[in-house]
Amino acid sequence: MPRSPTGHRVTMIDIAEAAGVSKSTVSLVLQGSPLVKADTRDKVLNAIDTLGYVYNRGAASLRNARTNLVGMVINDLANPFFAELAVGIERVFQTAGYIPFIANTAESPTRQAEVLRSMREHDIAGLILCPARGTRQGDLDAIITGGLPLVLAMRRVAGVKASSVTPDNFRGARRATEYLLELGHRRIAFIGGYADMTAQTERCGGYRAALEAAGLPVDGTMVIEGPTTRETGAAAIEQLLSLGAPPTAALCFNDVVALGANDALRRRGLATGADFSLVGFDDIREARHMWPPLTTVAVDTLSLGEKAAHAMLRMIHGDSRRDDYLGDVTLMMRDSAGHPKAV
Amino acid sequence: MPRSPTGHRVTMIDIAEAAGVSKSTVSLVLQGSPLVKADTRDKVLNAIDTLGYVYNRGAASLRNARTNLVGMVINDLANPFFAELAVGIERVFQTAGYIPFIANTAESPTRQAEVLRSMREHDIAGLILCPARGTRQGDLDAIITGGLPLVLAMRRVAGVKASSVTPDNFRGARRATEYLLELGHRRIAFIGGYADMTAQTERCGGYRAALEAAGLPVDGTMVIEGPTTRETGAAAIEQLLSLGAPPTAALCFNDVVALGANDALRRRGLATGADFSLVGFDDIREARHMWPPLTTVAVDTLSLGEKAAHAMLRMIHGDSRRDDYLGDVTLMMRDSAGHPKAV
DNA sequence: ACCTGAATTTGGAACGTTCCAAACGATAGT
DNA sequence: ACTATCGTTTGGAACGTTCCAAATTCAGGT
Repeated sequence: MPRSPTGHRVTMIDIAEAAGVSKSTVSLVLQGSPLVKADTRDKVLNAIDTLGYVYNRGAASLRNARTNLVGMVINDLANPFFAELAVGIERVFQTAGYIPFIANTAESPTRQAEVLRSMREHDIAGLILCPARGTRQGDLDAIITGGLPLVLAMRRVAGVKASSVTPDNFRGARRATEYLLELGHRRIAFIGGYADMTAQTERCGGYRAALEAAGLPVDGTMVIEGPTTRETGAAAIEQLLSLGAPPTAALCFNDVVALGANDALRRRGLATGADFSLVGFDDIREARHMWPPLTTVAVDTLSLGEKAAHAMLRMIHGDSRRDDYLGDVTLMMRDSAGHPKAV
Repeated sequence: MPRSPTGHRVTMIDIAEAAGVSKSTVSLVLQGSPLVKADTRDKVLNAIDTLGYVYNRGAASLRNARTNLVGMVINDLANPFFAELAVGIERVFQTAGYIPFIANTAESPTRQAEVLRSMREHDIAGLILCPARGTRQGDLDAIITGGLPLVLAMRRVAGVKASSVTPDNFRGARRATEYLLELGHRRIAFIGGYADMTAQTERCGGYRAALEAAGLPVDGTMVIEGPTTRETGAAAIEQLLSLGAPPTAALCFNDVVALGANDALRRRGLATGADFSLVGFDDIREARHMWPPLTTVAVDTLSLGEKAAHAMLRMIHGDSRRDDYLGDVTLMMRDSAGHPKAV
């Protein structure tokens, strides 16, 4: 913090003295009030930048609530998907005059609790949360009862009554699975995520639904849980290919998992799309750049982010209606999925 | 913010009343002071969570300065490289008890100014900045003279005396260029970035140095500036291949640019690594997953992030020495660079 | 019962802002 | 000259915390 010659923080009072006015006048200037005479304003403005004054928003909000801070708490910033989501959200807030601050929980509920607490202590206007795996209702009800506007993004939390913005996971996964079935696959695996994440149950549910509709059994050994990382994808491939009757295709929980699976296939000398088919979820930018380009379920990340931001703004402006937005999904058919080798 | 039954924010005074003690005692409890008797502490703690009290850090820092907030301002969060950097930084702060807040400037100095102002107004303990392109000394000297601990990451700003953490851009680029020369290339392009970014002048400088050392001329039409995006990479390839004597290889400013260039080559039906060689910079995770795996200069992102965080912590703890850390670089030879086709 | 020192607890000023009610200065109308 | 009015400016209380000095309680001698 900038300090005056006498060693303490430069405050409005210092400015007032330097400009020969009262602190009230300085306050008015800072708020852009039309009441102050033009040349008084100039004197004040001058003093402000010769002294290097920095507005103390903490002190201000002590008197008058309202902040322009919005928190975005993200479970995995290293996943490009969430980075893209964050960018969509930011764009909206920026034009609305809010400053979004991002924090990463790296999928740790403990970390999430810390971050959430810190954000509330700093008196944010609202919170967009992509909950870490393992988040329970109890972790959030302090926020709910506190009346802080909350939008859940990508994942919901059982029992928590908050607005949410998610892609249509069920339909996306069912469509992807149907596509694999159309290609002729009969043994299809599902890789990644944990059954305690809403996104996983929905995606895995769509997968099961498609299989059942086709009259195929759902084989438990074909559903492999794990963190949504490359490593999970790679390990799952190893595990699946050592099965007695290995699958010929897999639907991955998301593109990052698919990336890992693709690596493992290549290491084994198998051609993705020909020897083994892979479908991802999210359609991150990398999906079309990897080799082969990944067939995946696109979720329109940017507009999902914008929807979340708009929902937030509505709540900040006093509209307390809950709203669950289900984003459109579309299957992007690229080259990582093809007909099974041995039909 | 949580409100008491009477409608106002729940404060320490409410807690004090509910617990039958004074506000001072509540304050002591909140600070974990050993002075308070165990059962008083319990009474207070109880009141706190039945009333849903939220600590008001703004009010607190009004009295006693010190914050546990650190700002991280990043010029392009959509570039996985910076996301990885952020993760490295976070890891350190987390264990040190600081909460890093991330903001994205999307390479816009205007946006950066807003974000910087907001962060200072919220009284952060320090700032790690990856400056947006076009940041000038004047944009930062309010921060410097204000005495806020500042670490510049990845890019420096001419004239700004602040600690910095950057990879050894010059050496990395020279090494990469030498490698292309060893492979037999004689016409080598440099793609991406602008000459007003320190990182670009250093990388491009390394490229020139290698060419000159080999007795080759530096051809201005072979150096293509542009934002560090995929689009730049793609457009550059189009432009370069339409030259009278097109290059046979290119060093890209970073991996994202290389990704774009690789796409453009594929669209043209050229095989990267055989028909045209590409070298990137950064070694983002995607680099080894794209096709073909990208030859690139690895910068050890994680430890760069950790170095930045440690430099920051030192400054926060009062050590005001400037420190310029130059991170090690190593060339990762993968498949996107090979011998030129027509030697 | 009384004194002493240690262990706890407390009132109040201070931090930097906002906002209200009131004051001020200039101008114009009588 | 006096008042009303308008446009500006201002003092001071309040916001929720911390921290100091002082007050209170407690236990153990005597």
